Amino acid sequence: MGITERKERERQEVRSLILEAAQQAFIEDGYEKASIRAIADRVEYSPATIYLYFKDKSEIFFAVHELGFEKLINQLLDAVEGIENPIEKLRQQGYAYMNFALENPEMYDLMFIQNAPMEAIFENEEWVCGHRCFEHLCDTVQQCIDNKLIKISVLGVATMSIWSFMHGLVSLKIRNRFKTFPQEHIQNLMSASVEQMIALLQND
Amino acid sequence: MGITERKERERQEVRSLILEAAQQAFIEDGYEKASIRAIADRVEYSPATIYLYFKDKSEIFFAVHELGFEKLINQLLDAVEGIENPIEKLRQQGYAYMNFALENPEMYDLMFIQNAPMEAIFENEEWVCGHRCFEHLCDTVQQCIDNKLIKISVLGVATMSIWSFMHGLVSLKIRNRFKTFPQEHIQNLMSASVEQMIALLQND
DNA sequence: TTTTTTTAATGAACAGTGTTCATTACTTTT
DNA sequence: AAAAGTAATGAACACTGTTCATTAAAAAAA
Repeated sequence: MGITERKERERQEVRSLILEAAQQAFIEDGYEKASIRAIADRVEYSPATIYLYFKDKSEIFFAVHELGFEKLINQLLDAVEGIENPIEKLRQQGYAYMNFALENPEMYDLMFIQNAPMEAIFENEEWVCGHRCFEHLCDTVQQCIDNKLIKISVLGVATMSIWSFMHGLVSLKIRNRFKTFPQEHIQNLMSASVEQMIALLQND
Repeated sequence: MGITERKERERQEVRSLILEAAQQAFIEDGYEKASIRAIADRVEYSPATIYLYFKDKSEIFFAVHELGFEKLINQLLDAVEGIENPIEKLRQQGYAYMNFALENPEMYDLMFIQNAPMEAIFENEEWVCGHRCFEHLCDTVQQCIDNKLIKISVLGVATMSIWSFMHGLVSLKIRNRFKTFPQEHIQNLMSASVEQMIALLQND
């Protein structure tokens, strides 16, 4: 009776084909232009077929944003590989986060700016991939605290401050609000800000 | 020949009626639901009429976001009235910024998160209201630097860092990404983060 | 093998969006 | 009173997300 299993396997295969197409449509054309019809065209299915595999657009975007988190988490892990000093870990994770955002602006948009993927999470449900990613920041910051390397001693305050700073930095850039700074200095200012923030955090 | 003047006056009146309606539609229903037809309904005009007064939706939203900046600038000014200490000014402006964002999330969204209003600015044009608002932060930070009250000495780095931190804080909150923190502690953590950041900035 | 049942995919439609344009209604000028 | 100019609109176009009755294909039962 392997027939139902094969059917299920085929179903999952089509599902991930759609997901792949959605991700690509999204990365290439951004949130606004990645319509159901555009995704359907890529997989050569009818738009209605999409709804046999996903409840609605939010659910598709939620699934895509999970793929984004997988990638980000990997890059965060790669960034600290072989590094012992917790402060240096923090710095490298900061740059990894920034690079991810600037190299994948549409994906970052989906993960941290757009409302859509969050609407797919029910009231009392957990934002699993978000938590998983956040854990890596917590780990590093906790190490900094344990070794008395930073001036903040409350984990929650430290992680919220650091994350907010990094998110503000990249999202203002992505959303074109840094017009208040000279165009040609923005990149340098952003790096300098990261360094400055670490310097401020660090214990003497 | 006051007839053309009267015509012009009437034109401007209708224009600001539409603008008022757009602002309200926006504040009440948010970016997504504030459609041209919804705005037209509020002023009891045909949707096509809107286009006699605004080039497109971006231009409407740009005009609305300017109204938001007027309000924010006023609140920033009110917040520092009578305060001499630059650090205290910075703190109060920080809280004023945060309160504005949390009390007017849809407007803040438009001003600092949405792409639409920025698309109405031509390539080599200036983001006047943005610059005007940013000036107030520059002034305060420059005073802190002049009086050697903060650890950062480069104006650009300081303003970018502080603004990024504040924007990250309120935008992650607005866009529901602080699910990684216990719901009931978020508000307190946000205030604590602002205090912590000022403490880090301050010279001993 | 033929018939019935189950499953998968779709075309067409609905209600909504921003935007355009020929046509109508109204004002001002001649 | 007729002509010219301006303001407002209804209807349409090309999109959007989503639904549903109908069709095509595969599996199960006869």
